[in-house]
Amino acid sequence: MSASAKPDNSFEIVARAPNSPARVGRLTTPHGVVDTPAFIPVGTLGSVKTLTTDELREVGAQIILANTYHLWLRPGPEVVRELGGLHRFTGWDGPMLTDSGGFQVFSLGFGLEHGVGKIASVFPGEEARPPAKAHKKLCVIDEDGVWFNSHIDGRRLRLDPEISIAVQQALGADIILAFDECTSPLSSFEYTKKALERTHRWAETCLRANEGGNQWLFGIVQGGEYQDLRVASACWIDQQPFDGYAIGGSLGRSKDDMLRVLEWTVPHLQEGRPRHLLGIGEPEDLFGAIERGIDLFDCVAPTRLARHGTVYTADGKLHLRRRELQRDGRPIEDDCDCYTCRRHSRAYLRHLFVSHELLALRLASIHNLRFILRLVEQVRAAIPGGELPALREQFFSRYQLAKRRD
RNA sequence: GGAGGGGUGGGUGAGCGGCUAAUACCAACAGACUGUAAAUCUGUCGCCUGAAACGGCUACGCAGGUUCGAAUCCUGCCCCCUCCA
Repeated sequence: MSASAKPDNSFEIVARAPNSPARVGRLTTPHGVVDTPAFIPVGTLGSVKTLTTDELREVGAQIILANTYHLWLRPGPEVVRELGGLHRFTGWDGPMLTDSGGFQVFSLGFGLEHGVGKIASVFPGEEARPPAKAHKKLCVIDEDGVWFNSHIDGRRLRLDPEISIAVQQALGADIILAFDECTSPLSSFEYTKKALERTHRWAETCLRANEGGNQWLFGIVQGGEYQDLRVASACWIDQQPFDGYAIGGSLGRSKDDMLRVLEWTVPHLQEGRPRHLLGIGEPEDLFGAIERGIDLFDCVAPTRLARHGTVYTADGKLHLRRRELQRDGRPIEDDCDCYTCRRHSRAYLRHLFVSHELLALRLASIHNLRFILRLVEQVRAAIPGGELPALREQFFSRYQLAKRRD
């Protein structure tokens, strides 16, 4: 389907929803097949925190994501290459994707400086709240790339499109991403436009750098929460010989904004290439995105929330440290098939969290990943028959969202 | 028996005349987290009223005293620790 001359990779659409742009696909890589829509657990440093590869399999992970910036700093791309690439090095022999380091341009730059995330919790008419925790940024962007001050030892390091691709080639994931600038939700139109133009130039450099390579390279649509920019970016990226798309950057100030960004973007992307929504999402984010044609997601939320003591349930999030769970002998969810729910009570998990036992982090991570991966499995099954809206209704009838401020 | 040190809010432990309802850490409680600088971060944390408080009350072993003012200085008492006999 793709114009790419990379015969070990392919993406085919297996079924389409009769009532939305949602589709079921099959992404084939040298390390196996990914049925889409798919959620990709994040293993930044080559490890989905706390979990073994067997546990990842058991929980239903098909593919995992690792990070170029972090692995570049440590242990270094040459070490990974010498040890046989990421698959051999990490022991995960399934499909893998690496992020380019573009997110660190944001998270270690503007994000660090202003204490904001990809989706700012700032509502129209409000100024950015004084950040709870602001730091000096660790990177500076110029037209050709980014200077980082290593967060590990302070060394000054240069990352640019060529280096990012070279590092990703050494790491050897099945799918790699173009090096982009992830902009902030607090950035102005002018800045976002300038960053977008730069990201497009970088995209061309990435394509050139990856010519002849056998890894799939995805281009990244940017443009923040500005319709003109998103449309322009989608159209431009679409014209390039990328193997797939990722939608990145600021997705606005609310979940509705995020869906709007998808509506501006996805219609301009070719049907036959996979579409990855970067950094999303939580359970409630999946439906809207899939119904707008998204195939792939990755997000740290399930694993990070788990380590911080919050787990997903059909009724919403549950904070495991709460005192009211002290004598709660039920599993997190009665009908969850994960290891944690089969073996342990909420009371035990609360005890482990309160006691700072490391097992808590692992058990909660297993549950959260199983929860979201199972949800995506259900969504995938519901698409061909047009049952996705019903499934969505059923999900939201129970799932309590955190209190909104607006 | 002799010499010295010390008793502070649930715990450890600062403070050593007013800026102290009292630093910090822990515990406790609540909240946040979306391409992971994250087993992290934020808030509350004597009692009462209250949306909140620069509002009231009670507080630094006990009892007195000095002072405009004391957790902080003095006296007595109780208790704990260390060293020497």
